Amino acid sequence: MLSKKAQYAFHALSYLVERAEEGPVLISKIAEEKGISQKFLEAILLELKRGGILGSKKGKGGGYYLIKDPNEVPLARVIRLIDGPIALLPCVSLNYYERCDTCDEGTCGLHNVMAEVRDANLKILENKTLADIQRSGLSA
Amino acid sequence: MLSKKAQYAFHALSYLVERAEEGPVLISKIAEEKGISQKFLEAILLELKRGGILGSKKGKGGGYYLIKDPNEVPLARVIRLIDGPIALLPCVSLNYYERCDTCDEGTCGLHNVMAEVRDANLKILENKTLADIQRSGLSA
DNA sequence: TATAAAACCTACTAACTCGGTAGGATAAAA
DNA sequence: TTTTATCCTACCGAGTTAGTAGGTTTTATA
Repeated sequence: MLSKKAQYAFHALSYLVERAEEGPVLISKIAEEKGISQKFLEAILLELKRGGILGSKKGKGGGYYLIKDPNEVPLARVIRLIDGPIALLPCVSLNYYERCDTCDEGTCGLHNVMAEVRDANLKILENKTLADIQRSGLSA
Repeated sequence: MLSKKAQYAFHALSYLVERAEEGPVLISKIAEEKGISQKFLEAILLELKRGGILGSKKGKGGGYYLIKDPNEVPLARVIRLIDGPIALLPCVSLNYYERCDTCDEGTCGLHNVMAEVRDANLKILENKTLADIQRSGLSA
């Protein structure tokens, strides 16, 4: 399951895609609009900024804004940034790989199935972008 | 990611599929063979028993054994039993569904993508069984 | 240049999960 | 009736999750 943090990240990003034209948006505005604890959201937006997806501006008239074309930000990128690995096992993770000491990856049946699962996931999560979760419209 | 518990469960089940002909297998034997803490494995096997996948026999000559045809136990069943939901969001989970209070499921873009991910996962995890992770051979 | 507005940063918390341990109760076979 | 093995209850340290509190820095503007 995705953490609350990742879920909030998607909600906030979706909101910022909607308001992309309007310049910086206040944390407090997003928090209120999406029903997220403001302080918690603060930390999330900061992570998204450090991850190169958002920009920010301090002081009056400040806030957060997208610095990427929504079509250029796959959902996988957000998930990895906030929650880490997408794969079900470390030994089949592309970005967080760790060798499996209890099995031989070439012949391990579990490894092979989990690699298949990973590929099926990535096929979707690498191709669907912020623009896609936007298009169908996120209400509330 | 799958928990260690679920990973150990798969290793243990794989071992029991291998030794299906030999009658009850000792926890200690599986633990030693697979390099799992015996007491921790004890709890896992008990869960698998309560979940209707394993049977057990107490006393001398006792141990754990499969009570299902390996072909009849999808990997999804083991994951759900040990780790819970397979879906990435509660609002797209088939077995652990929870309504999403922040979005309308019909039009929420995130919901729709995550449902797609769930389907892709289940297509694999509901069709691959204990027999499948066995066939290719799990070494060590 | 003072002031207010906003992001930024550090530290803390309660509750929960994860991986594991300890020790005894129960059941069954010899 | 002793041994063997599962079964059960309780506990533990470390880490994560989902926040909260409060102050620091930067920036626009009056």
